[in-house]
Amino acid sequence: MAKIKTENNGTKKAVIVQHAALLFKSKSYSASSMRDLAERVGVEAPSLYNHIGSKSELLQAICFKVGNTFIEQIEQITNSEYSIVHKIETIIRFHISMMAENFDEIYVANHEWKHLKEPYLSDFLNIRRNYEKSLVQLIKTGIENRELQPINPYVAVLTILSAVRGLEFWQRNKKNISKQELENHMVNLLLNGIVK
Amino acid sequence: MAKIKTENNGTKKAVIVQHAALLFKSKSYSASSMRDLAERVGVEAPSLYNHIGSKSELLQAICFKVGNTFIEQIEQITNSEYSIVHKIETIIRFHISMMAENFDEIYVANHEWKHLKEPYLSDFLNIRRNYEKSLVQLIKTGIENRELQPINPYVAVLTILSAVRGLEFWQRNKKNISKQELENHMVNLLLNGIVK
DNA sequence: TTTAAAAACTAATAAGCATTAGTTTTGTTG
DNA sequence: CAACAAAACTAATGCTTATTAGTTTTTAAA
Repeated sequence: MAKIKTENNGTKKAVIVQHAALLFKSKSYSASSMRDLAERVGVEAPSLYNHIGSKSELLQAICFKVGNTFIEQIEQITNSEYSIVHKIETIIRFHISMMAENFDEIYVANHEWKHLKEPYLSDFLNIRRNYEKSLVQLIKTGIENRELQPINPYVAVLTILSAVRGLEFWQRNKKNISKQELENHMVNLLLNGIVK
Repeated sequence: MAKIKTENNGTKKAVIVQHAALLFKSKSYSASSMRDLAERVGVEAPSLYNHIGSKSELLQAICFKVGNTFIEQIEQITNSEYSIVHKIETIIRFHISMMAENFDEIYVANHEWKHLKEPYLSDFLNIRRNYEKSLVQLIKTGIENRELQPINPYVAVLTILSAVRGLEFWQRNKKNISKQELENHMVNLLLNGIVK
């Protein structure tokens, strides 16, 4: 009876994936049921299978959409002509923007990738490893350039990525501080530290 | 038949909780079954209930053990006489130590607290909020002291806590860098930034 | 208005879940 | 060694799960 609403843009599968991201974020992948998802979409559970292959396919769609977006962006940045400091700044700002605009999907990719099945699990981890490697390389270049202090590049990448990932906690208190303020403060903090 | 091994110290419940932490970490709380846990412990599933009340009680035990440990420590630090910078440094080092020595439980507390039932969920979130507040207060004092730059205390706390939480990724590559090195680099990076 | 495809439905399957009840074995104490 | 408690066991309960099969309704094209 009830037809899946495909608002102007996008396929019905895309609508389901969007709902799945929100559901998986709030209840975790394993605790989310297809019945629950169906209810949010507005159909009976078996009807979903006219549009998707399986529950785990939904998780795949979410994780790889996020992964590919970040890979594309870092390639673009890497090939640009800006200074290393500016590149790092741009990357941090991109993470914050993504966190603000695609929170559900990023949250799920960050928290639920463990439930991917092979070979998707390995593929996803590879994407992430490559992203980290690109960042490490960027930092190394910055140190050779003397733009950056002689820090440990691995620790720097770990810290930067953790800091932006931690923005999921900012989401819960958006009122406290605006995106613009947050961006500026976090960039400044990571680049310059907190000590006088 | 098989008796739960209680190695010298601790109750049988403690043994179960320890196994539960490892299991919940690797498969997530919802995807972990009592059958699975029982197998790791070496008994049949119903036998577990001679020692524990329920599955969710295990999660509670893990989350509050972690929460209380951190609350105790920050109270101790706060009441000490060191400089703010030294206090922050000590807190960062404590997080890294805990991450190294109680990884399973911290990981579960960080990732699976969502599945706590009321009123435990609210209690846990309160503990966390209080911990954050203590840290914010510490940073504020440091700024007034002129020990710290006039940064946004909220963003600073978000960044520091995210950075140490991100050490879960270090766990996966322990060989890359020793705990001691990591501590020194991360403390330096958070305090002094990465730019020359 | 007929026809064909898309997408909804109901009903059913087989498996897995946490937990309880009742019973038997094990370990300990007198 | 007898008695009691602790802790294991087996069997069962009632529920939820993802997914499939088969059928009916809806939508779009001719």
